Formats: sequence, C-alpha cells, structure tokens
Amino acid sequence: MLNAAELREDGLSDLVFDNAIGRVHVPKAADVLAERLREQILSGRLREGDQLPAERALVEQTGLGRSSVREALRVLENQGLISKRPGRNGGSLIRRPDRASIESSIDLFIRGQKLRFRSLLETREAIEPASARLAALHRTDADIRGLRDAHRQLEDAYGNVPSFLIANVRWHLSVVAATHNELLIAFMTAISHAMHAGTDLRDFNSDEVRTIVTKAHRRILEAIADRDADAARRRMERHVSAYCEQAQRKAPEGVDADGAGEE
Amino acid sequence: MLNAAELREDGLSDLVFDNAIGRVHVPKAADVLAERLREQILSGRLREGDQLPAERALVEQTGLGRSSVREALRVLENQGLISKRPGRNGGSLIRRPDRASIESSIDLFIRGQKLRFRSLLETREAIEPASARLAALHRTDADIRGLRDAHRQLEDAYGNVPSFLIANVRWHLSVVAATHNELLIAFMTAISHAMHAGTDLRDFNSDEVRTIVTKAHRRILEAIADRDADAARRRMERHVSAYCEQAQRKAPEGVDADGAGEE
DNA sequence: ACGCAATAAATGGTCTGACAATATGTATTG
DNA sequence: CAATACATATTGTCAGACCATTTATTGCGT
Repeated sequence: MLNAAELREDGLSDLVFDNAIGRVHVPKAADVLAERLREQILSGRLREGDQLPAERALVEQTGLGRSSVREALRVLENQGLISKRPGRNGGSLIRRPDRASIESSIDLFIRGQKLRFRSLLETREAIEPASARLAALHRTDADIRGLRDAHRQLEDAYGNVPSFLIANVRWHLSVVAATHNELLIAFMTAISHAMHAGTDLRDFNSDEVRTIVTKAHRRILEAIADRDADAARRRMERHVSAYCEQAQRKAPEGVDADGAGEE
Repeated sequence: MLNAAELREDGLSDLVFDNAIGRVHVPKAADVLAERLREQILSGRLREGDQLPAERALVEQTGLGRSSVREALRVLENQGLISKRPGRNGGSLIRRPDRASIESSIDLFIRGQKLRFRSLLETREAIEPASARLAALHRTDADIRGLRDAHRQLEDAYGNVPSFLIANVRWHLSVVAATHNELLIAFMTAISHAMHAGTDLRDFNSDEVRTIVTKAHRRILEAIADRDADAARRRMERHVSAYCEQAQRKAPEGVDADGAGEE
C-alpha cells in the first residue's frame, strides 16, 4: 500500500510538502472503499435489490484486507445503503436509505448539542403550518381516514395525560404524513421524538388545555379534509404558536430538552 | 457469547420460540458496544474532550475481539461522536455531533430516494419564511455584516450566472445563520446542496430575473436589519414562492433532482 | 546543563488465518 | 416422497502479527 511515509524519506521533500500543500490527508482504506461503493450505489450503477460481491470477493477485487472491507460495509450499513444477512445466499443487499438514518442523526444532534427546547419549538413553528397547507393540497382519502383515526385516539385518551400526549404526537405526525413529502415527514418525526421527551406532562394537566387542543385539531382536520389550504395553514399556525407561547412563558430562557421539569 | 443456536437444539423449543416471539433478533457485538458507548457519551458520563480507553484496553474490558471493538468505534466516528488520532497519546476523542452528520444523511436520503425536486421546494417554502422572521428577531450586528457581505457578493456576481447562483445560495444560508437555530441551519444547508445541484442554470439566465432576485433580497435584508419580523417573513415568503412557481411552471410534474435539464 | 538527534513506546491501521454461527441447497434414507 | 442429515456459502468473531504515526524518553555531543 502506498502512503505518506514514502513521500518524505528526506528532509527536503518534507519541507516542500509541508510548505506547499500542508497537512497531507491520508485516507483510510475502509473510507476509500466505502466512498467508491457509495458512489456506485447512488449513481445507479448498482441498483436497489442487487447484491454486492461477498466480502471475500471484495477482498480479492480490491486487494484490501478483510477487516478493511468489513469496516467499509459496516459504514454503508450504518448509512442505510446496504443491509447484510449471514448464511448461504446471504451477503450485502443494496438498499435506498430511508428516513431512519436522518431521524437518528437528528436525534443524536439534538441530544448531543443539548439543543435549547426553544430551537425545537421554532423549527416546529416553521414546519407544521406549511405541512398543514400541503396536507390540504395533497391528502388522499386514506390520509383523512388516518387523521380521523388519530383524532379518535386523542379523544379516547382525554382522561389520561400521558396517553393524551402520545396521541397528540401521533395526530401531528398524521398531518405531516398527509403531505406525502418525505423530507418534512423525516424532520417532523425526528423532532417529535425529542419534543415528546422534553415536554412537561403538567403542560397538559388542565382539562381546559386538552379541550382547546382537541377543538383546534378538529378544525384543522376539517380544513384539510375540505382541501382548504389557507384555512389549514392558518389554523395550524395559531395552534402551534399558542402552544409555543405557553411553553415560552413557562421557561423564558433556554432550558435543555432533558425533560427533568425544574422550578 | 450466548446466542440463538443454543436456544433451539431440539424441535420443541424451536416451535415455542417461533410461535410465541417470532424472529429473535441477535445483536452483533460491535453494535452492542457502540450502543453502550453512545449512551455513556450522550448521558454525559463521558464528557466532550475526554478520551475513550485505547482499543486494546477496550478489548480487555469488554472481552470482545479487536475487530469488533474497531467496528464499534468506526460507527461512532461515523456518527460524529468520536474522532480518532493515531500515534502515542492518540486514541478516541469524544465529540459532540455537529451538523455534518445530519447534512450527510439528508444528502444521502435525497440522492438515494431520487426525491422529487418539488419536495425540496416545499421544504424550502416551509423553512425560509420562518427563518427570515427568526433572523429579524435574533440577529446580531455581526449577522447583518455577514448578510451585507453576502449581498455584495451577489451584486458583484451579477454578470456571471454560475457565480450568481452560488452567491444566491450563500445569501440564503446567511439569513438562516442569523436565526441562530442550529436545526434550521442544518436543514437548510443540506437542502441547499441538493437544490444547487438540481437547479437549471437557465432559470437565472435573464437579466430581469436576476434584478428581481437582487431587489427582493435587498428588501428582506432591510426588514431583518430593522428587526421587522413580520415584514421579513412576508417578503421572504413572496420571494420563495415566486421562485417555486416559476420552477413548477417549467416542470409541472415530478422531475428528479439530477440536474440534467430535459425537454 | 543544554539542545538535538536517535531510540523507544503507545496507539491506531491493516493483513492473515482460523473458527463459529447462520442459512441454504443437496443428498440420503426410511 | 418427505423428513433428516450433510455439504456449502456466507457473515460474525477472535487472535496475533506487523505497519504507520505520533509523542515521550534517552543519550550523546557540545
């Protein structure tokens, strides 16, 4: 294998390289292979459902060791580009990455950065009204059935705060699902996880709040069913911003999304 | 290591397990370790800047083989949770995941799913007006300087369509940057890459279009500088939706974002 | 005592070879 | 012919060696 060491066996070339280029980047074998395979997959030269060569075949083709090949495949698997199966006729099946990897990386980001809860609310305020509008435009009858179902669950869970919260999240996700926009769906799903974890149950502890929420949902649902994009959007905007205001009033400055209700 | 084989050395338990539980999931060693380390990092028991034990130390502590340990670390590195350095005093440094991993997973998703260009436009229509509003609310003086700088670049690039396009993207990213909302920044950055790749240069080929764009930007910038949230949002909404309409007119039904302008 | 060069040590990166676990195809046998 | 046993192909895992890279330590010359 050719690498940087051979490029500076004397002090002269050392100087040249450090001055002229600076910080020569030495890629790792596994990364190079992963990159090559990724391009082959994304460019369509390898199609979904096809099988990658077996590990040992890749070892032969690439001249790399099996550990490097395995690390490359591990990365691709992690990115949702392949899925592996052991056993005869097993191997690496080529897949198209789905929402899962987006969602997990957003989740990691939110948890890792200890993002302010306000950031989540702001993002939600951006996405949900637009989603309601798109849902009204693109919804199918099946979407409406799903929404009505989610609404029923919300009403059924009225007396149980944790269940109500879960049903609430599910309702909002149903709206986004009706947009048929995979990107918005992925964003909202990821945010929902964190929001749900970071929401203080006491926010929904009053009958009044739950009644208002349910009524607002009803009206939004009707607008979507009627394909009234403007109304859907306007109502959703009100609904979300009302909630955000309430949350802001409670915690005026940056509170972590760790869900441990203080004060 | 204990695994599924020992649970069904006779047909009886086989039946029991297949009927009662179905599809026993056997986690892989590397995934288990990665999960453990990830939780330690995210929970804060291992702090940013700390070092993970060396690979060979982890081998001893976990009882796993080095290849499994390495695959686990490779996954964590890929998720932006650690970064590795060779050499004495090298090792695995604990990091907080940044936007990079979100952006790359969104990018993979967009390319892998061959997402309709319309989906990107819709998402942009959701995010940008909200961003303009937040930028007006949260901007600092430095943000304004950055925006004016980006605006100057746009004007300078007026005559050169590819440069104009790049400066245009940069201007929009500057707006989102002024929101100081890491999540929105990550979303827009990721979408911008794909949008830029998928935009037909001819969309900006007329002087008229470029003049309109520049003027709209100017007015949005002023609103943000004046902290006029409503105006900023309204103007951005108009600006973006005008562009979307134009793009829709050109390609009324789902066109892949591969940038190869047909028709 | 000081500075610099050679050497050692610690660590990630890679290869090889072996065996285990798993899943499927194929032959064998009652 | 069906159920079972065996063969085979594949991923999963481990162990050990050696290479590459970086830093600490040592030792030597001045």
